[in-house]
Amino acid sequence: MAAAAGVSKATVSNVFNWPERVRPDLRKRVEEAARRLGYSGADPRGSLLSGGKTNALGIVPPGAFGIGIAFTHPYMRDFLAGVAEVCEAYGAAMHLVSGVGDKKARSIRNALVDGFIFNSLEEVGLIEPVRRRSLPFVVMDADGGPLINSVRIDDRDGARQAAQHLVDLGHRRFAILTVLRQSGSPPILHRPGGEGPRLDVGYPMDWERLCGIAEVLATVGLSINDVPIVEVFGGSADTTTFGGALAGAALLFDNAPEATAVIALGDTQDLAVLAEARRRNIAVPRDLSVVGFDDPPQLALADPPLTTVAQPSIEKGRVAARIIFEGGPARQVVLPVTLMIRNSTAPPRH
Amino acid sequence: MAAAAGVSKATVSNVFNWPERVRPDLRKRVEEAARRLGYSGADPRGSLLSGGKTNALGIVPPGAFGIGIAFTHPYMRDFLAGVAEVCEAYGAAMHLVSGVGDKKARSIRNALVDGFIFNSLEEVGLIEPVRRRSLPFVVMDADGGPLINSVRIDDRDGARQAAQHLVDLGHRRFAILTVLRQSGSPPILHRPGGEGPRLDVGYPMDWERLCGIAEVLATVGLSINDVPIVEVFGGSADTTTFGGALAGAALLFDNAPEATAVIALGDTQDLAVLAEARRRNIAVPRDLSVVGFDDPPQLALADPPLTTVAQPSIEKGRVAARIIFEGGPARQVVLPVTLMIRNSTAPPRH
DNA sequence: AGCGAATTTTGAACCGGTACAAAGACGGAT
DNA sequence: ATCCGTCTTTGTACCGGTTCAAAATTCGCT
Repeated sequence: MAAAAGVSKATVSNVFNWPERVRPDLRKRVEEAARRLGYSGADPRGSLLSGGKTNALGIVPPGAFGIGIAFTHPYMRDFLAGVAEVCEAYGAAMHLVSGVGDKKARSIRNALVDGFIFNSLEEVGLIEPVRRRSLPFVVMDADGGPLINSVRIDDRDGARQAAQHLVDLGHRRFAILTVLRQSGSPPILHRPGGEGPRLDVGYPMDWERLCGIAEVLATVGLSINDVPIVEVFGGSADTTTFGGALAGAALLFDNAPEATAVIALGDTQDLAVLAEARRRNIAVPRDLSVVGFDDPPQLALADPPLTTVAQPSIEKGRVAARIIFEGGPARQVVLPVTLMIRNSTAPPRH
Repeated sequence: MAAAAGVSKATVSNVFNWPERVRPDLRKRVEEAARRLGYSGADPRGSLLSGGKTNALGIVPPGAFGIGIAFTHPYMRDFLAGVAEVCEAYGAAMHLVSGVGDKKARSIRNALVDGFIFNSLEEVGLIEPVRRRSLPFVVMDADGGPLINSVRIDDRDGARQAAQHLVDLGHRRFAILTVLRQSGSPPILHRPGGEGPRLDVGYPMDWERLCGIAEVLATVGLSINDVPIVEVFGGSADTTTFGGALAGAALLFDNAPEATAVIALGDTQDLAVLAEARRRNIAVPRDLSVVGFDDPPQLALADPPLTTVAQPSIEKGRVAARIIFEGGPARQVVLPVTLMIRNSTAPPRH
């Protein structure tokens, strides 16, 4: 290109980047040559190497999931819609990293992006290469300490609100369906008073939620150790993995027949409870109150509409993306949650 | 890095790319130096410049839309889930291009990808730079001729099936709600027999659909020129743009009170017809049959469940992505559609 | 030990730009 | 006409790899 126009490549670069530095006639000549050759600006690979930005934000799907979850899971869709909004504003593309396990690590190492959003603080190995490329990154739903950007919700407060709502309605016999963050595993039942893992189960996020419940129960003289808990892998309500959640709900019903209220700590889990209750002719909320966590659109459309702890999924996406684009010192953002009281909760029958 | 290990950079490159070419002891030495320096493989920017792949597939949202539509519009979600599946298999990332208008063009020019999927054959200007970078690309829902990869559905056949279904049920008085592919414009009414644009309205895709209907109508002695048609911008049923679709439906009802069957050529348009019918106490399907186009999940859940022409959205995504990854000569793929007969159609009342 | 063949390692070119200092051109003042 | 300051243009050094032919080393044999 430079040769074709009979000028140096520095001049070509100037014509496209600082046109005002080039005398009009020369500029015109270069522009004409460009048109003739069908050259319409720098090859991004070259500019990139000499210090340019990629104008892309890398997104790493949560845990063991591949890229497909971005379009299938309701929470991810909302979250990514928030990210998209901010990317749009900054003129940046969204780069969704594919692969699971080793392949995911490789994809992250080779991703041509200006920063990353990790959807969970998984293998630290994934983050190391990113840090070494000195790319900024944010971790979602985890606290990586003061040196790491993170965005999460007030899980403990959300659980507290949910439990308080049920306690206020008069409930005293609870059951909990929580999240097993491991695809393919069968549900795990924790019997009241049993040994085995209790509060130290699962991810920090679930632990916070259980703590919140425990706090409220304590105020009315109950111990969470007397509450039956089932852990079950959630997946998406659209897919076949819903069967797993249903099995978890069934296990819970079998082992906690006396419960008047179920708290489901995941958005698939709550729908499973509702479905399983219907199958067993348990009327919600007359015979059983159900509170969910997360608030994808379908919960409001469920039958009955679910009382649930809504998290600001879209806002989480916006905040995370802004952290990357705005730069600056590491931030830890905790966003508030809201209890959406709908029709799946009522006072217990006497 | 090369210097730190006391070897040439060519050797470092070999250690990471063809380890078997390097004698074990030297290899070990390099690997140790790498570990010490925290070097875990080539910087992707460098490899890219010297002929490497980006391992990313660029996706350009349709027409005037930004990147957000990828997560909000039901059709796009399905489509992209299909793309994601194939990307995952090839270990490639999905690179969603942001921006509208000029910004979109710039984003495309600078996108670090190995190929593109265009979601509509819009401004040819967008495609030119891509072709000049000699990147492969596919155009969705359009026929760009034998030299351009394209994937679309058999729109004409779909419309034919829908119309035939209604004709078989005994309908003879139709109304059509079609797609105005221009955000923000008010609905346009085409009165029966009126002058002004008829079949030459809208996008080629809509034209095909109208042709399909016309063909079937002709077999029972009707002309599509006697059918009232409203064009209206669709948007997504989730968003405020739904109001526009509703206005279009209202316009149609006002001007085609005698119709016993409405064919809606878009997935937002059909829901709007249903909503507007309910508002006017028109019972579907008793007083009015409605057939839709496209088949996002919510149509099956609509009240009543909509009879609709389902297109294989996910498969479209898979096919498009495969075309890019597999390479080879340009292909034009036309996928079949299926009429899903549900409960929004019935014989006309006498 | 000496020699040719096979294997390893490396120098140099190239990928396509950007940035900056130095060189060149130009205009005005003396 | 000469000199100087200003504005343009360009040479050159990176950016971080890959590749390939040539140089260097090793090895097996005689």
